[in-house]
Amino acid sequence: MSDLLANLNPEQLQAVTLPPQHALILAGAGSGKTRVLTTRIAWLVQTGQVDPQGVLAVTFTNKAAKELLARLSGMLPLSFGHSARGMWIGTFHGLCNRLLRAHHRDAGLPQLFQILDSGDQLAAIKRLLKALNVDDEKFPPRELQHFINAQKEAGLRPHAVEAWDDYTRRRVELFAEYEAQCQRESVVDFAELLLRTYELLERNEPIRRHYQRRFRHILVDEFQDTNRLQYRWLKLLADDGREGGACLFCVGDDDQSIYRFRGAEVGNMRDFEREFHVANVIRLEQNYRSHGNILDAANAIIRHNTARLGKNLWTERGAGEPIRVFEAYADMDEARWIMEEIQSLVRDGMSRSDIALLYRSNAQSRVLEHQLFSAGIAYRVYGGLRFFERQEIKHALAYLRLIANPDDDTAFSRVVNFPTRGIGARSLEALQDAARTWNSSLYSTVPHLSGKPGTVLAQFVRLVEDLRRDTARLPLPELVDHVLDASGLRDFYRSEKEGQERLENLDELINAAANFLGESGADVEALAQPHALLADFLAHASLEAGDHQADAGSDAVQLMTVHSSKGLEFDAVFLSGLEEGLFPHENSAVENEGLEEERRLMYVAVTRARERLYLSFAQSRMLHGQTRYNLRSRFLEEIPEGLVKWLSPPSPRSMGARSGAGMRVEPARGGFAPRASQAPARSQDLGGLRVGQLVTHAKFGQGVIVAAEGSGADARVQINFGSAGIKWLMLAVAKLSPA
DNA sequence: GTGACCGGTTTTTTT
DNA sequence: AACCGGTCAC
Repeated sequence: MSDLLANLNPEQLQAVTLPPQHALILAGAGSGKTRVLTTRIAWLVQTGQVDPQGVLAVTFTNKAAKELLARLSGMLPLSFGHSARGMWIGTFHGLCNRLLRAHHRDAGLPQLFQILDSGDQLAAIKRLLKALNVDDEKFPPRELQHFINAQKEAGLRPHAVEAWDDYTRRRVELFAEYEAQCQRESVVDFAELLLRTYELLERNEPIRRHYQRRFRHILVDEFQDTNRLQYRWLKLLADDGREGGACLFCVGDDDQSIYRFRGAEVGNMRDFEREFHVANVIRLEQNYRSHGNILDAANAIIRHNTARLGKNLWTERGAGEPIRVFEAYADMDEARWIMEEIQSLVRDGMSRSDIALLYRSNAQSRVLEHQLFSAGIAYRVYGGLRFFERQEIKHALAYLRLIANPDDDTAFSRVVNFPTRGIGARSLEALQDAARTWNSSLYSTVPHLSGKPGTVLAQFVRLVEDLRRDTARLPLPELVDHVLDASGLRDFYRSEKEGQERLENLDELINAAANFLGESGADVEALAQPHALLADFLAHASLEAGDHQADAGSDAVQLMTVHSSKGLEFDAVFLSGLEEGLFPHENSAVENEGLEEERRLMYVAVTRARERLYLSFAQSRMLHGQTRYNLRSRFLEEIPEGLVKWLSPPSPRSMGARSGAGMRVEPARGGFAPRASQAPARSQDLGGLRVGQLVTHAKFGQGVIVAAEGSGADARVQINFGSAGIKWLMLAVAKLSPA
């Protein structure tokens, strides 16, 4: 016990040992949030305040859930008499899946319902629109998908949606059709997992009471990322003063809320505090990660946001190195500079994997990769396709899904003609029409068809039936193996010229099945029912798409977006592309509170660094095939100059450098640079000025030359003055000086 | 059924 | 620039 609480700082200790009441922990970046969460659980269990089965811990990602469980298992060794066994630890979606499997009847679902990931959902919607003959120009599938998910996240079924115009009325009809289709096919999308569970708990009093009594303590990680429905879900299980229920222990950081665009509702923090009369709000502000200069910069930046719950990070470590800022002439120069700095850090003994290269958008990684690659520096890019999202894996899973549930039309459509077996569009159209008249799934409609479509489709049905029969007694990995062969997938990729990697991935799927089997702790009884286990495996595949990229272990520089860096930390962090329009992103200007979210993103980026932080931007940048001239990011101006060390750009052509002297410049705020309306002229006489250069105008302040035309006395330049607008000025008239 | 071509798009991402 | 999705010709 004393071990458990040793070395906690006073705020952490207070949070960990709070009495059983609702609590909100405002945990700043690097303040030991996970430690508080795990120690709180361990403390509650070890002091006998709660049985392990009375604990429910909710996270957003599988990774976080795994980490929580791993650290908890270390704190609650079996020998102590208590263990993490019996606790429910998982993601919102994983827990909902568990609840819906357990109460599938009450939730109106078959036991072996399957889960659609976003891609499956989109495919299902496209299929629906086609079947209903809906013009997908008027109702773009993606937009409809977004609409449906938004309604579900607001807790609304079609009948409850208020539609004031024809367009929305039609979308609501399609929403209803989509629901009918999902129900018919026994599939459930991500939002549905949450909404179904919510409705189950809300409507079924015995079940709700059961879980309210069972869970005494609910702990929520990354609470600032919860959406409306997740918050309401928590409210149903928690003690709101009427039905008993659990204590909520919510840990989060409003300053790190960066997922508004996918439904996260920071307001949940305030609502929680108010609706649950939270008396215990604890701020964890001591940071154990970064040096002082880095924290001071982060604090200074985030202070520009309004409507914060308020927090200020501090550290006992020293100020450390200044923050290095570099202005490059072009994106390539920026990338080269970063590459050279990395080389120098590595020479000084830093390992590559302790260095991160962050950017606002994925498109920026290309230039950076190019430089690293040509310099022979090992790097690893996060993002991109994940294991269970790969085409070949999706195909294999579709066969497996058909074994578990032949009515899954999404799976059916995906592989009915893959590998090709002469089932063309005509046959499928005939099948779809028939399925509509018989109101049954594609699979079960096949026997009703005659003629050529009937024959070829019957063969496919026979294939699936053979698969089901032949795998009925096989252990899961062998089942998968058999399906890969019998479906023809292996043969297909063997004959593909670039199929080697795909074949390896298919083999990896067998491994994944074996691992799943091992981790599931399936007993003899479960092993005797491979197809039930298969359904579990499929749910696992949908809920956990796998790591972004394997290849870990190697000592490589880490490249990723600022978003994906959340939760990680590195000795050295390079943040590139600090330009208006890029970061803050131009789209954020028109979004409600978009700029504040961008600033939180900046805050997240800065607080990733332990020792060294490098910020850089370029005067010109290739984007979408065109050169853009951007002003430097306002976020740079928000960092106190005393924390910063400006580095001279290598190019003598660059005149924008303010080396050494700190940042005494007029901040050019607001507005974004447009695309250059004209390519930079090579031999124009612009009186020593050039496109891309930063200049100062007596009245408009600082701006970037975006374009030029004419020469000599007729020369005109277009300048982006940020908030003062974009103007064409006669060089002979306007008094411009290099900034 | 496949490959060539055109046109529109292009922030961030988990489940 | 690069990628996706759709269409068209073979």
